[in-house]
Amino acid sequence: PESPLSSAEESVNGLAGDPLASQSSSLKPLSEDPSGGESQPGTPLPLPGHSGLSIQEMVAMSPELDTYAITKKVKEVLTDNNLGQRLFGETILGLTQGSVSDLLARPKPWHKLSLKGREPFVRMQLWLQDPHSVEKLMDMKRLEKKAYMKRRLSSLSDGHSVEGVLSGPDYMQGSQSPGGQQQLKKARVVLGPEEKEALKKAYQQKPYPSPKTIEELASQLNLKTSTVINWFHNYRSRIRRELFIEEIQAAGGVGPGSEGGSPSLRGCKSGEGDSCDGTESEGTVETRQGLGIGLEDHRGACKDQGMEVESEAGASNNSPAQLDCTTSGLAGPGSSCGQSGLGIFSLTEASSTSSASSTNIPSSGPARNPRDNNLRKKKAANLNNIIHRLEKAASKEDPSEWEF
DNA sequence: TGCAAGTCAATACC
DNA sequence: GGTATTGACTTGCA
Repeated sequence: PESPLSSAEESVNGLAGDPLASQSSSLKPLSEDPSGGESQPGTPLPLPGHSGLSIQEMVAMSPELDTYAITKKVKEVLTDNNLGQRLFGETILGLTQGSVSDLLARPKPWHKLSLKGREPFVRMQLWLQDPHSVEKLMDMKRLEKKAYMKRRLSSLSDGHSVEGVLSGPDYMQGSQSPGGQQQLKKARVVLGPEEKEALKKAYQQKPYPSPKTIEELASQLNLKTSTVINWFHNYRSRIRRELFIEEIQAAGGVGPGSEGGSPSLRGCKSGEGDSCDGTESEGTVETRQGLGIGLEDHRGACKDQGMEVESEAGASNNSPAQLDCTTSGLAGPGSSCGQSGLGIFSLTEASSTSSASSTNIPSSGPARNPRDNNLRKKKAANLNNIIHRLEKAASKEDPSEWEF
């Protein structure tokens, strides 16, 4: 393989055979073969001598990438060329359609990603750099279609149904697996609006419920405890992700927000989206007011982090929660929060000197009493101090020069 | 053991 | 038919 699309070529081979089998083969990492990943001449991705490196090594060595710019460009290319997320995901990224959709719609800032999480972005970047990437993917599409038609034809001639020929494994309840065995798969739980509402309310009161609370919730809602546990895990995770996007918007940087609103906000603003908390959180207003963070009407989403910060704010200037938020502004060009020069707390100063109504302080409104105001000012000053120091550190390229 | 991160895959939605 | 959503699962970490 000599280009980032090498995996796509491998998958073409897979698709030419059994599409169900190719699913797994195409999901293998892109350039596992150490001989793969030959660098394109003049590649903009500064991966010195990455030829011969595994994708993991390339990711580890990769400089910071602008995940928003990358996903934006990928979306453009896919749309312009009428290429689907499934094809792109399975052949280029080794991910399923749903994951691709998620990645493209809500890319995390580079510095918030783990090595594994960075991998798809490196693959996307390499793919974008390949001048023949689209061409190759189009070829793949044609081959896939051809293979599908071939199978369809042979299935019809055999008198068999063509169901599932291309759409992947179908192990739904009662369906036949490719091996001919009857496989019973658990039906997917679909939570009703009332159940979701109840869970959200529970989350607002306690984002980290005790096992006892989980038990109670489960029995009250007639759900399995594992479902409730999973729901809390997923909700926290997704709220956190929404927060990243909010941070970008707050920083006014590149990203979904600069294009007329992040997808996440649809959920927030509508009050319906499950990927974001659409309900007011009276129980945690204090927390957010105390923070005075310049995060727009994030309501429950802020609470998650807000609670952490609330518990840490008075303890240490370098509390993990504070650093976690603040370092969002350190990523440099193209990243989420640092571009404004003020980071995500760019409005914090304002909030510390004027009423909340003129700031981005969430829907909780102005502080309720002077004590709240003082507390908020104190915390805002604290945060600004941290921002200042981190920004100073970030301005130095050499990590050894960083001052914390 | 509990959590976060990442992902899958069923299903809702357009 | 393609995309978005989301419950469930896996993995790694503290």
